[in-house]
Order: sequence, then structure tokens, then C-alpha cells
Amino acid sequence: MSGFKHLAFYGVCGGLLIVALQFVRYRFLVLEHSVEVYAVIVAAGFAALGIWLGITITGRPVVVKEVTVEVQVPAPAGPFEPDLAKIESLGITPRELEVLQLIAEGLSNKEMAERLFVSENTVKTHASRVFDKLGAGRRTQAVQLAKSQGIIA
Amino acid sequence: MSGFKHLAFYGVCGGLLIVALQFVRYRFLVLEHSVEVYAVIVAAGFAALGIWLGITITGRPVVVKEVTVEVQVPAPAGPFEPDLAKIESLGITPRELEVLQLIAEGLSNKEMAERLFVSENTVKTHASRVFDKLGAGRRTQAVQLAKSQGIIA
DNA sequence: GGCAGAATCATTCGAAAGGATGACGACGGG
DNA sequence: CCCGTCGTCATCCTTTCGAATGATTCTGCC
Repeated sequence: MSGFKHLAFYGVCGGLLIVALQFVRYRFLVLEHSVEVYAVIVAAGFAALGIWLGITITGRPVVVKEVTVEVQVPAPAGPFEPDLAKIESLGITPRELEVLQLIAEGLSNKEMAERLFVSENTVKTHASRVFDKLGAGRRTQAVQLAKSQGIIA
Repeated sequence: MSGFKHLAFYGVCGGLLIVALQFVRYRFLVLEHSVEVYAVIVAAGFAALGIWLGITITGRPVVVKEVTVEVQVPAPAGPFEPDLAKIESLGITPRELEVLQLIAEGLSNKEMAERLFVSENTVKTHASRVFDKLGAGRRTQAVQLAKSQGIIA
């Protein structure tokens, strides 16, 4: 969906939203409720929508409140040195780390099994365990998490 | 101005707003700008709209105390510059690139479908195409290849 | 106004991945 | 000597992926 249809879709959504707001507004006015309260609700709603959009689009939290813009500088380049403390704290074993690295290189379970001279089942076990420890449900997610935490290169 | 006219006015405004947002979105996406930046703009816009609504409706200023948005941008250590030439030469489309990035973030096809407002089938199609263009058979491999070639962060 | 490139969605199938468990031998430290 | 950790392997079952196609709709462009 794009082009005219695209625009029309969003336009209609926007229109409906506004109409709904108007409806709510009238209901509130008729019911003699505080206009201020209504305004706050609407404002809060839009703010929430904005924040939600931020979260949805970026996929990461948008923190509201503090007045600072922090910038994370994760990778200063240089020869990668794994965060042993992090690995330790997560209880990741050497073998699991090995499997994790191979996963990051894009190998399938079968390929890893061949390279490590073990059965595919064993690889899957290691993978499952390391996913668990990383809190990942997918290998791609595990890779993303591991890299962002300095566990693997 | 009231009644239908009233509603129509607001509807049109809403529609135009959304259309504008879409326009901005595509500009940003096509120009490969940071999605985070875009999200912040949208969020700030909606928040501002909410505040404006509050002021307009109540007829009195809404005191906004320290409402700032803190966004954690992952790696501005040399703001990643995608290799447009490489992307071009491989014939990777904007949508495919988008899917590729989400894959790298560890999302499943279903999650991507929800975030992009398309069907899972569509996501799978984009994924297949981009795998083809990258010469990858697995998503993890695609991520590895794309990163090593400066296609994605 | 037609055409190429996109984006969209669908169907079907087989392969890969993942979850849940259970088990067994090796090794090391109480 | 017993227990805990690690590494190994297995089975069963569900979900997800990926390949191969075909079709439709939009958009941009000549």
C-alpha cells in the first residue's frame, strides 16, 4: 500500500482520530466535565502517542523526564577484547561462547556440528542455553545482544 | 465554525498532518537518515501538538516542566555511513534494506510485519530477495555479509 | 497512456530452528 | 566419595524460515 492509497489511508486515520476527539470533547462538554481535565487527557494522549511512535519505530525506549542527551560510545575500534566480566556474570561456558560466535558468523546448526565434531543436537543444546542466558529467543537476536554487550566481536 | 464544518476542518488538518509525516518519513528513509532522529521528530511533534491542544482548549498556558526526550543512540562513534554505492550495485531497494536492518536487530518475520504494517508474506518476500542479492542462505549470514560490506550498521 | 521497477500478498513445501526434557560420562572440589 | 558443572546426545513437538512461483497494485518516467 502506497501512493494515493497510502496517503488516503493515513489521511482517513488522521481524520477519524480528530473526529473521535471532537466527539469525546462534546460528550465531555455536555456532561459538564472540566475542560481542563479533558485538555490534559488529550494532551497526554498525544504525548503518549508520540512516545509510543518513538518506541515502535526505533524499537528502543524513549525516556521522558531527565534533561540530558546521552550518547553511548560503544566501539572505539581497536582489537576486540571480550567483556569477560559480562560473560562470567551470565554464566556462559566456553563451549556456549564458541557456538555463539559461530552463530554470529552465520553458520547453521548443521555446519557448526560439522566444524565442532559434535552432533547437531549438541549444538542446539548449547544454542538454547546461551539464548536463555542472553534472554534471546532467536539467533539473530542473540547475536545483536551479544555484540551490543561486548560478548563477541 | 461548528458542527460538520468544524469536524471537517479538524479532519482535514489531521489528514494533512499525517500526510506530511509520511512525506517526511520517506524523505528520511530514502536519504538514509537515522530512524531515531525521525522518531524523535515525530514524537516531539505529537507531544507539541498535545500541548498546543491543551493551551488552545483551556485558553490558558499549560505549564510544561522539564519535559525533554532522551534518546539513546547506539553508535554515533563516527555516524555510520551506509555504502550507498554497494547497495546500489546490488540493486537493494529501500524496503529490502529496511527489512535487512530489522533482521539485523533480531526481529522475526512476524514482528517485522507488525512494525512495517504489512503481511508476513511480504516480509518474507523482501527477505528472500535481499538474501538473494547478498548471496546469503540464512538471515544470520545475511547480517554478517551486510555488516562486513558496510551495508548496515 | 503504457511500461519497468517496487511493493504488496498468497500458496505450498521442505528444511531449519527452537522449547522442553531426560540422560549419561568426565572432571573437580569439598 | 558425592555433588555440581560441563559437555555430550537424544526424542518429541511446534514454530519459523526459506525457496519457488504467480499475481496484483502503485509509482515514476518517457
